[in-house]
Amino acid sequence: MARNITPRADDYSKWYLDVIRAAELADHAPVRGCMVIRPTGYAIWESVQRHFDDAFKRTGHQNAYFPLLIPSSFLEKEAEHVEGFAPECATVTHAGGEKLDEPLIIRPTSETVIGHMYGKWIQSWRDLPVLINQWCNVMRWEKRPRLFLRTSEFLWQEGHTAHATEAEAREETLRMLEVYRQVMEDVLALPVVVGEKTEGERFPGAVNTYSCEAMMSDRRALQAGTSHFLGQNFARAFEIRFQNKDGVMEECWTTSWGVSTRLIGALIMTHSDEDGLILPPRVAPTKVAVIPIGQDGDSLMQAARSVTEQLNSALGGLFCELDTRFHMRPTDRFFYHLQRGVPLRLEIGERDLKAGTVRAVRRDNGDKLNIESDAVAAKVPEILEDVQRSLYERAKTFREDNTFFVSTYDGLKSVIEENGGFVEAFFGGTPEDEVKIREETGATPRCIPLGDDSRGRCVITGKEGKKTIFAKAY
RNA sequence: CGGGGCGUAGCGCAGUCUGGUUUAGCGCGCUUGGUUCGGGACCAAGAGGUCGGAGGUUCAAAUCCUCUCGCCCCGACCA
Repeated sequence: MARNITPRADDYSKWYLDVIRAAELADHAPVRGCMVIRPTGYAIWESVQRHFDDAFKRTGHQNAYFPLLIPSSFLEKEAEHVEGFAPECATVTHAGGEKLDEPLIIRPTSETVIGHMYGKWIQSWRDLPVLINQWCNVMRWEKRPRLFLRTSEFLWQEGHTAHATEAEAREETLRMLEVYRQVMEDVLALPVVVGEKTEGERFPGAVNTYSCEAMMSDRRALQAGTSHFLGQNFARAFEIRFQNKDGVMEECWTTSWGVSTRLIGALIMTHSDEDGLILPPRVAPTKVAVIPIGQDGDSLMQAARSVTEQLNSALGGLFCELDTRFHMRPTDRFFYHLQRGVPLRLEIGERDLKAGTVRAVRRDNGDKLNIESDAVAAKVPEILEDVQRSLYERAKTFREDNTFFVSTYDGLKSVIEENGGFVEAFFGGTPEDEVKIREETGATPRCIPLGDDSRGRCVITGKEGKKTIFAKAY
């Protein structure tokens, strides 16, 4: 099975995408650039959703829903926004058998409709802040789709908040960036660099854009999530105003932030190996696969069921799957779960029944150990935590080993060309300089890391610049 | 939209240059039977294709010619 999926040494990304298909996570849809997410893949997304959603609720946000179709005039109200998104919008021109008076845009993001509604909802300082999140699909007709990383239609979460003061909105922008960092690192085991985007990479209509940048196992960067401080740009365009305590009208300060199904791509491209996916336990829909081996008999099944129930109770959910497909050979069942990234496999056979143990095999490193049957509920969660930690450490070490500091443009060029990875350099140039770097090296500025205020000689202009990470990106 | 490449069984491909020896093959998968069974099997027998589509050349076309349709990769764009 897997042997048929031959990695192409010169094209890691293609290889991982093949691994995904083998793991039955997703397929290309009949519509250009869209994807069909199969049950196994969707379960991962649901799990990702749950963790983020919990974090949003903890930080005081509520979920709501806004329309899929946006009047095209809405988009035009914010100059930079329309300029940035118009080229990638899909438009509905006909409905009900007639041509529409005004074309409708299939939302590429919802700042405009939500801004429109906020304009109606917000009147007083007492109405603020408004902290709303929406889980939905959006469509961006990109020139070049890629399964999970850049599909035309994708599932995401977009948070939109409105505040009375600039300070509050700025705080919210950074708070959500930090929420993203935490969930990505603690749950998805994706080490990320958080930082601010350079002018050329900023969200259309934003004053500041921040992002979480992850390094994939082919050393390319992946923007895993963004948080934008929108200033009063959208408030101005959509008349989101409130009367302050002194009775004076003011414009709101707004933010927006999002993560998407791209994160599944990030999981795959960070933690996979040649056998397929490896899921960090905290995000894995199935954390443990219990596989009874031998004859489908009462004593065997009783033991297997008992272990499964104990674990589900210990793990606080239906995270343990009992695989009773006796028509498949044990080895085939092992591989089935291994390929799909299940973090831990428990085997129960005649030997184990006699010894009163079960055999546990880790997905991340293949380690095997026997666990006393009555210690399973205590021991397995510990092992899972260890898998979680070591996946994170492995990815982080890999990123550190592939991060280099350079003080000259030639240095930047040669590192990108010869090794790839993250290149730290001082940069203080313009968007035109960013274009030049991209054209000459293939790398783009990923972000200016937060918490690093060092300044130095810009590798392009020679003037003072900020520490900036460059990389080839997806 | 530029530059490459490809459409042959569910998936991956060979065959196309040099038409006929192909009732169109191969690997994986699938079905049935048997032997296996603790890291991804083996033997045997099967099912499955009007070779992307439409014209044309020829005694004969997956193979040559014309026209079409679709897809993939690289680039510009981007979560």
